[in-house]
Amino acid sequence: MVSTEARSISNRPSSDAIAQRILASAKDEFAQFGYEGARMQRVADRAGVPKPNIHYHYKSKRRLYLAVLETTIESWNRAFDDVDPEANPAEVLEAFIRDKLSQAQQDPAASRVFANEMIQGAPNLNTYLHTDMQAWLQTRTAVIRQWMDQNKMQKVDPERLIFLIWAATQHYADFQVQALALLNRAQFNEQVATETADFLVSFILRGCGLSSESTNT
Amino acid sequence: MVSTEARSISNRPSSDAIAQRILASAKDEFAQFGYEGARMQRVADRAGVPKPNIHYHYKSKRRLYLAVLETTIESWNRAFDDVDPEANPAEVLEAFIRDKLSQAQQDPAASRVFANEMIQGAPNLNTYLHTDMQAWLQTRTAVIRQWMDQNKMQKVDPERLIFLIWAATQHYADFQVQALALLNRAQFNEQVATETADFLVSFILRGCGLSSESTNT
DNA sequence: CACATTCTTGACCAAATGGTCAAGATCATT
DNA sequence: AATGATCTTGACCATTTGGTCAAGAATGTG
Repeated sequence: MVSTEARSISNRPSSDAIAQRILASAKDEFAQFGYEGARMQRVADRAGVPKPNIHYHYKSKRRLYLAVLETTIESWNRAFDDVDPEANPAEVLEAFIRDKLSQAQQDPAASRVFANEMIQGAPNLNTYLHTDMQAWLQTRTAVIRQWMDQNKMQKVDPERLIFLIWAATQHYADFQVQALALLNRAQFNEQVATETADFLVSFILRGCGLSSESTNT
Repeated sequence: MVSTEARSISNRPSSDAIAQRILASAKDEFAQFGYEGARMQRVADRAGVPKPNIHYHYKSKRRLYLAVLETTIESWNRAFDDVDPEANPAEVLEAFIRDKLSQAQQDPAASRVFANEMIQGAPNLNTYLHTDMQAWLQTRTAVIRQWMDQNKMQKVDPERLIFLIWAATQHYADFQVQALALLNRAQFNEQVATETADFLVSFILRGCGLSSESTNT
């Protein structure tokens, strides 16, 4: 991995690369401790740079946090984004659930940053919730309502269906320690993720009246 | 409301009452900001007492937090506690879901304190997760397995079923701002709670193969 | 090579933090 | 009322916090 421009003879990582490393460290720090609990010094240590370097790339703790939030939101909307109303509801929902869970496994920090922000009352995302996110949700629920109108699936509250899928998948990121402890597993690896995804898909599809088979383990 | 012993002529609240008020304020503070983000001064302000008074009743911030965690855990295990294996699975699960959601509505702070502790990696509840909570879970999953063996319900992973119920109900406490924003509601009142409970009950029971009716809104 | 620009960093600072302490207020008991 | 125990609180402290600054190192460009 090289920097933006091919740099000739240097050992120092590019400025961009350092900014990226700081952002990644900040994500982990904010994910674990929330905004107020996060410590700039720890972010610096995680990133392996002196603290003042952070303030060169990000004006303040708050700006750094907002930058983290932004990247989190970005990776948020990727899923369930291109839905064809003519497509099979079961397939679309299954893809959505698996994608969400995959995100939770591969980047639990993102999920936790978001969770912290919500628990705290969304002081920085209130506008987002009432604009972009609501708009996003409405396009999805519109499709779901269409499916229900066409009797392609059980009639359920579409908003709350999405909430349930969010909650059930993000649970494995936010409450990972709890899930692992209670499942007697050491880590949230591919196997656990697959078992979980299979459970969620079959359970939720059944809840939507979309189960192909009737009995499953 | 009077203190432990009938106090004759005083305006000062009993020591116990103040300790309680501090604990309640601390719960709100820790719920919102997590352990590291919580500020003793804010706890004092919320409780309406000078800061040193907190340290008279609770030795340190950590002890105060542990006290909060304890009361949270206490109110946690109340639900789903007396399950009769001969009882109707649908009724038991419905009661569990409604109870959990009622808790989330009436005491969201408790849910958020727990969520923060989990997100943070359960540094103070790791033992609890591997002992008491696991034991609690096992007795419930045992009953569920029995129901499945008797073909009283769909065969699903019992642990993950419990997780899903936890996640789906606590979601409305931890992500209350998000849910309210996206549902276009001002507050999580009785009506929203009922609608949500009805959705969750019918959806989850259907997922468990326990739906009485086939079509519902 | 010169030289301005970008980037890094050790030393530092004002403010905030968890916590202390001793003086005072209130209480229960005699 | 006297007294010892319990409880409250204003003033204070050592440490940590987010943030600054100026000196220096690396880099791109003429």
